[in-house]
Amino acid sequence: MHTASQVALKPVAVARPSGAFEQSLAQASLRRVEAKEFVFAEGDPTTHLYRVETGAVALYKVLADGRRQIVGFGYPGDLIGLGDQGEHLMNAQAIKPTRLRCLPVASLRHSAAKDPTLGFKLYEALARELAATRDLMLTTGQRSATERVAGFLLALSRRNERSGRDPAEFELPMTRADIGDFLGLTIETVSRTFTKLKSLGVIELPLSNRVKLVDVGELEGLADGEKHVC
Amino acid sequence: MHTASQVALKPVAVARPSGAFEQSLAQASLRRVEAKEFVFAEGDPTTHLYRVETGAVALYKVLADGRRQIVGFGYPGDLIGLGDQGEHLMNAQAIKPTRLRCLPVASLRHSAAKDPTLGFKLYEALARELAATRDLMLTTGQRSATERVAGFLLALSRRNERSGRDPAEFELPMTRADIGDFLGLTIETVSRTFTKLKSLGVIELPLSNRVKLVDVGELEGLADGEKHVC
DNA sequence: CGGAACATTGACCCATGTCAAGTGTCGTGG
DNA sequence: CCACGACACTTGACATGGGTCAATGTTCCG
Repeated sequence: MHTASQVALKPVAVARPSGAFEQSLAQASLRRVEAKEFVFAEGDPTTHLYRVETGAVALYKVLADGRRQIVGFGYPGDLIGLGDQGEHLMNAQAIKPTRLRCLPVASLRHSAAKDPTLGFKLYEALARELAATRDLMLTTGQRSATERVAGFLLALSRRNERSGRDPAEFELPMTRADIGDFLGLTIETVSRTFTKLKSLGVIELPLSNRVKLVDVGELEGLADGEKHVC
Repeated sequence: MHTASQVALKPVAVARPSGAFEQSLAQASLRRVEAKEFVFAEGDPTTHLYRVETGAVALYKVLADGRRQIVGFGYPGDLIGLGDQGEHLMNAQAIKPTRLRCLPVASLRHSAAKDPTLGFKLYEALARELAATRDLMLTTGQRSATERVAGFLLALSRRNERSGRDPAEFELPMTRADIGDFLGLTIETVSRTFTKLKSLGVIELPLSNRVKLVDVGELEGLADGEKHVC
């Protein structure tokens, strides 16, 4: 397995807890946001958590001089805003038209009173986020550009597989800039790396935002830092 | 303030929760580990959480080829192992002789039954870790070597201040290799950066593992990426 | 059709990594 | 008390991956 080599894709995402929580979600109000619209911004009071229904959201922090670190993407099924006590610690911005279920934190507290295991479930959910964030840190701290991009594509592929979509060919909802700010690379390096993977025959890019994984084994080798894959 | 520029030092550390939890800790058994000894390793079943009493612990993950990412240091007062469900997701290795309080997770569950707010406290503790880990990611993903090292020293200084020790001059419990693996730099770059800060008159190094912060304002400027500080 | 936004590509450069000596500093044992 | 070895740290010379700047292509949408 290549578990250690995966690029974390769910730092702020969470498997769906069930029970009282699911019930709250089912009756939660729906919100639509356009691409580039903010779901919330850093410093906003944490009034709601959100579950992505359709679309995709980028979660990021910015440095004073504008450098940006995307800490995760929210895809359908993912919960965002979790762990932000009092006020949000980062920005959540839609990267395509998106629908969200809005869950008031007040009602969450109410649910917690009825369902004593809810607190523990939230803890577990947060533990998964933390694990994913640390994996991403391992990636941005220690890996080469090729390893990062290869791992990123594999993580997307596996996520697609889990949600019953095609793991071999799929759309990239985010721009090269988003990928760069996630992996700690520039737009140009991301683009060049895609080109390199393409010329290695490992992937195809029928459109700039659509990838086809041609040789997954080789891609895994590249993600794991093997210099010469046979 | 320079909050955004701080290098997170408490990714796996936690302010002390009180109540039933504190009580459990007070009667928890004490364990001594020597420098370089493991507290636990990745894959070990999570039997205990630990609170550092004295000494220091490095928490890290390793890639297949040996590259290492330290995700945080545990200092006195910090809780380590939190969030690791079932088995530990990283290694915890003492970097100096260390004493730890050992808290069986079974007894933690027992406490949780008596104190329904405990689950929520653990959630909050984990939320703080997550926030710290994301800050560190922002650092390793986006900052230059000088910014990283300057931010690291400031974070250590502030931690010392909080625990009532001298924020201007203190020991570095970790080696250059540890600092490098934490900040995503090589030993040599860390060493050179220390030398650079020294020759800028911002710090002094009376011993290689003892720092004196001479010009904190300047250091903050460097940590924030200001090219020319006046 | 035209323009905006995104992506690709090339040329160049620099920060940091790599490799290789040195230089302390400490602890141990003679 | 000194000699030695082990380790950690520093420093230098050099290589290089990826950043920067700039030009060009492509896609999409009004």
